[in-house]
Amino acid sequence: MSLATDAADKTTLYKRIRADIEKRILTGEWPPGHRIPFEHELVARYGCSRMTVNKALSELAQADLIERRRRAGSFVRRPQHLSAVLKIADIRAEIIALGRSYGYELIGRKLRAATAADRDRLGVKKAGKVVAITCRHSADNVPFAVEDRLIDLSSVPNAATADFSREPPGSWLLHHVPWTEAEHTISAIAADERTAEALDIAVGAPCLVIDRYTWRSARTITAVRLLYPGDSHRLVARFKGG
Amino acid sequence: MSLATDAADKTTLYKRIRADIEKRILTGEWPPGHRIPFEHELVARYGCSRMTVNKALSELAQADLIERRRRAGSFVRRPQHLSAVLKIADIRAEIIALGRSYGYELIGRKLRAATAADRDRLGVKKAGKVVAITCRHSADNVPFAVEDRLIDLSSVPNAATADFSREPPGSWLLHHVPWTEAEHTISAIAADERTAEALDIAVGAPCLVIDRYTWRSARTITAVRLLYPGDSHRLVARFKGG
DNA sequence: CACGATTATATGTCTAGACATTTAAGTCAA
DNA sequence: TTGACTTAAATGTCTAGACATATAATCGTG
Repeated sequence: MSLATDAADKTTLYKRIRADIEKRILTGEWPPGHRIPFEHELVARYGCSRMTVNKALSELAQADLIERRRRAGSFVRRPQHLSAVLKIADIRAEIIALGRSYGYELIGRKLRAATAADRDRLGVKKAGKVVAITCRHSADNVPFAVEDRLIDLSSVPNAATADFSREPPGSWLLHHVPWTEAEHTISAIAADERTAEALDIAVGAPCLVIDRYTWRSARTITAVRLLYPGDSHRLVARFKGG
Repeated sequence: MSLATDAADKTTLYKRIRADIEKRILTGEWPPGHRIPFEHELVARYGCSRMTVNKALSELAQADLIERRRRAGSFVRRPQHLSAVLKIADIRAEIIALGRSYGYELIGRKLRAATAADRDRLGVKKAGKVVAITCRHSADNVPFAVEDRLIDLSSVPNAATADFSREPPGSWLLHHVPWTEAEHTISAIAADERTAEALDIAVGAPCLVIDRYTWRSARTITAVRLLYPGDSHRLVARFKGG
């Protein structure tokens, strides 16, 4: 009863060890650079085997909260202050999650041999055919975002015959192309005439832009630009660590 | 020699098992929903103990690539399509990393009892004193971003006497307040007169806005708004999974 | 004092078991 | 057919060891 390790916890031991240490780090009790107890000390404190504390410490190391150095010990890491988890949902799912009615409208669809500009945008040397799609998403009948997308048909041949007049291409791809990697670039631009009309905002009004480039094991799949009215849309990112 | 498990790898076994499985998932060979081999099957395939394959699978589960269900097995997860890792560096570090010269200028600093607006912005019920800071960051002598910050002195008393005329508050906080959590909100707005002047852009020009709210174990630390000229700054987020 | 060799130590990985827990699937009766 | 009970299979956690490996600290030597 003398140690802080009594109490019939319902959780498992290694999780409790991990939580104990995480708490001390997050509260600042153990600041960056602080050496946390050696494995054998934790073994003694918690009365368990080394594998158990090792599992706890390994997970903390994986989460970048601590750094482990052979012979020296484990140390609280200096916070990175540079990585945050950004949630970018499928637009349809996002609007529905907000409790608003989702509307979708296909503005244009073209199937063509890739032009030089297309190849440049997709980041490929040579491409066969591509589908170019322009569409608009709305929430409660108010324009929410316009989408301008290019799909590489050599990677996703099915997209040639998909019916994008009913289903938004983002949702379609999500269900037909598993496990991709992507890169997002976020910026702000002034609405040009075409955008202003589609979003029902003034020409020159600020828009939030997300450019997403998606590939799967080195094969380009799609490049998309999403334009949101700047005053109505927000991206939220959360993170831990400095 | 018959299995794909020979070869004197320099890496450890559990990492190889993890990499093998990850590769099959990422290439689509094992699509979402696919049941990956049972632990005892992998034990047989790799000729190791169960703890070793368990470690590999546990890490894949932690990375959300697979889902483990008792009695049923382990399954490739459907990609989330909503979490991306966004890198938001300290501005000074970011500019220096770009190989450009960093410039900093303190525009205003006020120490005051928290007003209602301050409390609202910091998300606290009652607050004693706060420091309000306005400053400008520049790269190669061109305005890069303007910063508008509020620091809760009841959480960071040292900030009252820190010299923010030389060191940017973001960098100062990074070195004086360890292990925080934060939430970022990204949006786009039109530059108002004050912002336009500070950034040397036209009034009404689009700006990328990052609002960051930082706390540490339930204590608010700082709230900051960063305004970047929309045409010059980009945020890049990378992710894996759908 | 400087520098190279040695040693001690903490972590990294692994084993061959064990028991607990969850739950899919099968069994049987109403 | 349905619902309750049983069973078995897979994962979850844990142990008490083992050897490997990197490296901080020490010791010797020039």
